[in-house]
Amino acid sequence: MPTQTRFDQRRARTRAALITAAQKLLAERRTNVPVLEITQLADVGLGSFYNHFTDKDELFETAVDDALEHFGSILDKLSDHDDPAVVFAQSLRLTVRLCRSEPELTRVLLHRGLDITVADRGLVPRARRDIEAGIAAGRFRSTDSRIAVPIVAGGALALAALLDTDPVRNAGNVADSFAVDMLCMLGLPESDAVEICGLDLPNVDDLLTPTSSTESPTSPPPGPLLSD
Amino acid sequence: MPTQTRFDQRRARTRAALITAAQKLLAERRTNVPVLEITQLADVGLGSFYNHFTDKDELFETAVDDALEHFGSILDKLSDHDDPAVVFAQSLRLTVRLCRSEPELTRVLLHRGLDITVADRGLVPRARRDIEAGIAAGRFRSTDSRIAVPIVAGGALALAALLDTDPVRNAGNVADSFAVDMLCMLGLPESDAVEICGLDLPNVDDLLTPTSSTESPTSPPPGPLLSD
DNA sequence: ATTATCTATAGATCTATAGATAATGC
DNA sequence: ATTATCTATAGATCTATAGATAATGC
Repeated sequence: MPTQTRFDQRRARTRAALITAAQKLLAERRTNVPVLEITQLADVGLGSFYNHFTDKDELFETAVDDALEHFGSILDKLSDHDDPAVVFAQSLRLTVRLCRSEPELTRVLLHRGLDITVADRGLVPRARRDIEAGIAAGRFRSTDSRIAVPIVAGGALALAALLDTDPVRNAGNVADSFAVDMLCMLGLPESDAVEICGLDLPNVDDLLTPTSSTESPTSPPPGPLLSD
Repeated sequence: MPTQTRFDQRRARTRAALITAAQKLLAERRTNVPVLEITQLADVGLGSFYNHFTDKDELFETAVDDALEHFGSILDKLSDHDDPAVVFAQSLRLTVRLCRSEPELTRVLLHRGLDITVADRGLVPRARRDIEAGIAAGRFRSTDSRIAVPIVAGGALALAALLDTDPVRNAGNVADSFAVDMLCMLGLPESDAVEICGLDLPNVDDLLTPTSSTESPTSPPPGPLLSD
């Protein structure tokens, strides 16, 4: 751990408060607010904002990147498997389930919208890896991953938006049905797809609160979605 | 044709100029501009803005609706066919091709982003109709259209964004590959899907400049994307 | 006479900084 | 002594309207 003076800690706390406030506003789609409102929500002085960011765009961009990073770190905790179809399906099933367990994180990512389909973190690189591995192994039909990956990402986004709109629909059902559809798209017989998407999935909540060695075991103070 | 006084015509011209200007700005993702800049781009007085819209949000919303309506009217010109798979594939292939022939229209629709996956105009209602018809006819596997439709719409959006980002990629190839993937998702054998997506498609440009009886045969003045 | 548009601007709002205050380092 | 934060505010920017001007109707 790099030596962190109290100055650094104080700076980090203020910065984190600003990012958290920005994420709250992003989740409500209210980005066109005065800087003063952001700093009041973060409970810091107006001037502090300009100590950390040059303008609102920079803050909101940072806030979305932070959320994307956090989302990627959750996916990274999924266990691997020999069959790329299983790994791929796991990612999709977990991602869509996250819309319910982490609605604010989801809304922040939704704000980035379609740009996220070309992100180098999160679902996209995993989907590309799994699809290409599946094609190479002859498990998937030979299709263009440069087209299949955006379809997967765009579909996941659209379903996330749907779940956000309709709070009664069961996320697990949507997630599994989505994964079946995507496996069929990649050439698996429907029966195989249904079987794979019925396999056990790690408990979502366990992936959200990891007791990793780098993190404090006590409940951490409210901070931005990305743990520092 | 309802009697339109010169007053009405003048009003309509000013309104159309404002909508066209808003669409230009939307295509550049510059919605956070002063009202004065919009009216200057539209070449009307600042005060005229408030004769037609109460605020910028209302204008931009109208501008996107206008573009969506125009997009829907293009799709409506596609010929029908007995096989829902063919009709469905035609819609997808045309939609993605439009990204090249109508880039500004595409960018305006992209601005609405994922909300468009629940729109009641454009690709979504057509996709729902075709998918449900295909399932009913036993042509598609029995899947949940409430999930398949957002996947289709989200995938189309993601590919539109991709084509917008990468101006060298061939839209026809992307479009046909997308349609093949979606037909496979719906349970068609790959060979059938490839055959359907190789069928003749009406010329895109013919659909864009229809010599319908309701429109003036002379080249119309620059107006918003939706002809009035 | 009526309606729409245009010009000028009062007042509201927001940004970004200067200078004061508080916290930490040594 | 140094660094970060906070408070107060000057100046820039924007909104929305009032009143003047131009176009059309009858």
